[in-house]
Amino acid sequence: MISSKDVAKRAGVSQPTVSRVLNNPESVKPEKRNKVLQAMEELGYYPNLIARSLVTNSTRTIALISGTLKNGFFAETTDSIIHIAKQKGYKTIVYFEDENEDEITDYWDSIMGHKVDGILLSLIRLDDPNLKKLVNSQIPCVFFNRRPRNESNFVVLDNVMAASLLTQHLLDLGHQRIAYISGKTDVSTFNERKLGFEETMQQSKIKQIPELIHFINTSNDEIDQLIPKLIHRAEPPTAIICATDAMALICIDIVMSMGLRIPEDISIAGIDDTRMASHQAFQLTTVGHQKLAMGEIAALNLIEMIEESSAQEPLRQIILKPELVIRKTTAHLVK
Amino acid sequence: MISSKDVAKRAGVSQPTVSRVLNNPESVKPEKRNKVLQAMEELGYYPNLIARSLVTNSTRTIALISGTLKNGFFAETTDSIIHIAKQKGYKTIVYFEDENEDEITDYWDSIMGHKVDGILLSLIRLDDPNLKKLVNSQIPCVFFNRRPRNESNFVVLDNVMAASLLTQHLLDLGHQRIAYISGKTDVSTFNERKLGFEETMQQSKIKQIPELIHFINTSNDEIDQLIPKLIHRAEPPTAIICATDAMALICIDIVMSMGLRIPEDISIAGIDDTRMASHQAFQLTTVGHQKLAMGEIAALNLIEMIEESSAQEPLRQIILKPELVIRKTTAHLVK
DNA sequence: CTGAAAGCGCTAACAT
DNA sequence: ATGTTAGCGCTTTCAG
Repeated sequence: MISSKDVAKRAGVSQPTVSRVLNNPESVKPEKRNKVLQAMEELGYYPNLIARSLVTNSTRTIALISGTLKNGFFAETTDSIIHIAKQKGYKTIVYFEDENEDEITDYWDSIMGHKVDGILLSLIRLDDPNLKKLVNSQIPCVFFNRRPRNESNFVVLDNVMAASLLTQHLLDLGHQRIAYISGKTDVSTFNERKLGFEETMQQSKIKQIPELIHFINTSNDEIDQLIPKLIHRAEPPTAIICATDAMALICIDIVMSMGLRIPEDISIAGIDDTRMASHQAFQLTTVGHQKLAMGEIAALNLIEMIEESSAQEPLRQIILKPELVIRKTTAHLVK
Repeated sequence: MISSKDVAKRAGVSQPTVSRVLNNPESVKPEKRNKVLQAMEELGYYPNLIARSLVTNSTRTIALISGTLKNGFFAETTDSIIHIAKQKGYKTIVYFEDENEDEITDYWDSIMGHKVDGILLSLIRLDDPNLKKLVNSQIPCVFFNRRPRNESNFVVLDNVMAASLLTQHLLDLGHQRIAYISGKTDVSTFNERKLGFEETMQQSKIKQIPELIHFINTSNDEIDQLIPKLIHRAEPPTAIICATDAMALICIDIVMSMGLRIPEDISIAGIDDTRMASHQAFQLTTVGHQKLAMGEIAALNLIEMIEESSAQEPLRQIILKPELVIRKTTAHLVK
């Protein structure tokens, strides 16, 4: 491996001078500087960032701990986070949710050991046993989409309102037997969306039907099983609210394969307003927010925190205002 | 920052003993070992992987340089690559294609400087000026999906055959005015798929119509502009072959928004067999391959290479056999 | 403006 | 079995 020592030797200067050419070029006489640059070129030298990190105590690296890419929402946030990070001069190490084990425990040694400059974290539960370690670590951290119960920096949608808007929309369309399908409520997102749904249903004085309300794994399998059961009920739901667009797309897949038409036979809606929701093949009614993407906002805030080295200072808590996007998968109840 | 020195002091041992407890626990007497482990626990110690890398010359990190996540194909490969890597004990640093600048130049310093153990690379052109540097670097490298013209390790689809199968399928359905929409042919994938299309058309003795054949940017904008032009021709195509599923989905979006029915008014097909292709809302006819996903194969091979430290040895060149998946977006030409 | 010397936190060789 | 010493490649004093 070619080191700054090799470059120094070839250029006939001392090793620290090579370092200076890299970090503070003006501080070295043009003549020598050019010699050094030439030597670098000739040897194909790349400064060892590992070694640099060891002394500067900064890795220019952030860790992203995200939900699965199978969910379009996380594909979009991951995309924008990595782009923003790169633009600001940071590398991104990515960790994804594991089907089996949705704890961050597994990644912890890697993240802590790698001395990342900051952490962007979606994979957290409301009362997460790992949170304490995270706080102790003193590493700047921003949650996005999901957040823990305790104080923290986060960027989330106003999920209560999001679910509420959607529920009200369906009620306005005359639906009463509304199914609600969601992930487990030990994460903030699903917990809050559930609250929004329940509140709005209660206000409308329409009785909720417990058999139509399910909190399950968000992967295909469980949804695959659930939907047919709902549809085959004596009194099937006339509308299904899915707590995420990703679930809604799976839901649509199954409903269509059962030969039902959307929205003529059944209305379906999601939350997140992912890219795919606006596709003509879906035209999914959903709730999202305009402005910058959530990942972008989270990344920008994290990087600000890193560069001001204000890990704690004023808490950054950003709640994005949701907006109902009515498309073609929801319609008036005819009957 | 808590270092092994601190742990050593607290446990009343020398610093290297702490290191031994980490790397070779059996070599240290149980009594001392437990003292050390306890001290680690109490102090909340995490070994500094950066420092370790500097001396072991191994980062347990691979770099993934991928096409954009907006393309479902790359979302799927990224997902499986990161999972496989994690499973094998490797972290993944991710770099994505930049809209503006599709060269890896930008990432180069970061990748080379970070001394990754291996590189998984899709973002390469047939004659890529960066290739030489890559080879010089001696870092194990596997290309997937795309490959350079020169000798290298790669995992790709037999793209000529893939396009050929699809073209033949449409010819068999009676189509003659077939449009072909693809990315630029300076990347192997698009170049080979083009060859497959052309060969098959020539064999059938049906004349290709140059105005229906386009090599453009794969992002929405250019496709958005192109499709209406094609549709509004005096003699519009009766079928459109898109060189990727991602392009096909965009294409379908536009065609549907123009009020055409698929496949009654126009047949559309893609290549890659991405997850979304099988969704009931699309039922896209496409070409893919069964067995393990491409990303998985590439990652497994790369890691093997790393662990055998056989950067060059026998070249690993894996060409996956394509399989035509006929769904519902292609149909017999009526009229 | 530049060289010499020290040290980041760890592992590896060498003693004991 | 364990402590001592050296050194990975870099940045950072400190002299001069």
